[in-house]
Amino acid sequence: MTIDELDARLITLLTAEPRLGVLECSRRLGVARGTVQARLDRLAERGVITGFGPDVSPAALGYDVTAFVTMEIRQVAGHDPVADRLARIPEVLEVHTITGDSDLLCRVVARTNADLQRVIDRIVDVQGVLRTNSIIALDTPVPYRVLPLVADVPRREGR
Amino acid sequence: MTIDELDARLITLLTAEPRLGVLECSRRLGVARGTVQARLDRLAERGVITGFGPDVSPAALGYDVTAFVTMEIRQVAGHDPVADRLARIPEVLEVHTITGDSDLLCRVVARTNADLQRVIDRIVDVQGVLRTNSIIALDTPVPYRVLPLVADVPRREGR
DNA sequence: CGATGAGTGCACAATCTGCCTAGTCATGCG
DNA sequence: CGCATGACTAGGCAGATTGTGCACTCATCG
Repeated sequence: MTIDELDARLITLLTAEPRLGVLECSRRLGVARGTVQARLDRLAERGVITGFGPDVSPAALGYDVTAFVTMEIRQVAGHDPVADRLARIPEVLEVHTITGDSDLLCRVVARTNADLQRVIDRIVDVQGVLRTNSIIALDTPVPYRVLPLVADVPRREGR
Repeated sequence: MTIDELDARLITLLTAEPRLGVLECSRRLGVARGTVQARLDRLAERGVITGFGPDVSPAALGYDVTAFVTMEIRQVAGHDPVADRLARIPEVLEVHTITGDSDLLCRVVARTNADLQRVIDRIVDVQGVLRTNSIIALDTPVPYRVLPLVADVPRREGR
């Protein structure tokens, strides 16, 4: 599944100014309104654009500490029951099963380092979790982004 | 900085149905339109909502492999020059400076495992990078989310 | 008590959206 | 080659929404 250059320009435009309407987009991109509508519909249909949700900053809510916690789990139980329980902890923002020494990697936030301890305690409390290892993110020189990827795809695919 | 229960409901609603307009939100939440507008403006102003960008799925673009790469860097140079160069690699979606044995943690995507090798090679090529260690995310039982946190804040803050 | 901030209801003009039609153009296929 | 198909353009229309302003109420606070 791929996108062309117009798709990339559309996504880039909407990322820069998300509140733009379809009509305004068509003007900026120099194409007909119907085209923009059709493109957006198709991008959503194909799953390239999964939503337009508001991006909430945990830091703005007072969660200034971000950490990555890897953990070993009791393998007999499997990943899912553990992941389900982790999902019930609001501060756990993301969970992955991974290769390597550990079994799961999750991204957590907390209000302070002391608060992080509380969150980790909750994680350790989860049944099936044997051991955890925490890495604190001190700074984020490159925040999550997808734009460069989007801009790159049409190029790689031969326009 | 905190949010109240109405803010939380608003964010939850918009996350569930991002294409809703202000008017529709006010109807669903049972408040006046002006209130919704004022809340949104304030949330954006305070940085709680940083944007409404389209959420693009790398997987839908063919980037099915996600990995976390930790790396040691030549400390004398500092983090920033390295982060800047990493930022030029489209497949690098996120970079953090971290505590622990390594200095940087980044999230990368690739089309295949073989393609991941190419991406890692590009990372290793970055000046200042001494050693890397890759962990592949096999599955993501809990995809990135903030909603539980948003719903939790008003509760913790005594409504 | 008066000031202030927040929310409500209402109104108006300007705009945009959803939907539809018709015509053009390039591609692919029998 | 001729035709069907998909994508894009250019308009059009009715209805809904947005941005903005205004007057009024209510609760909090010094």
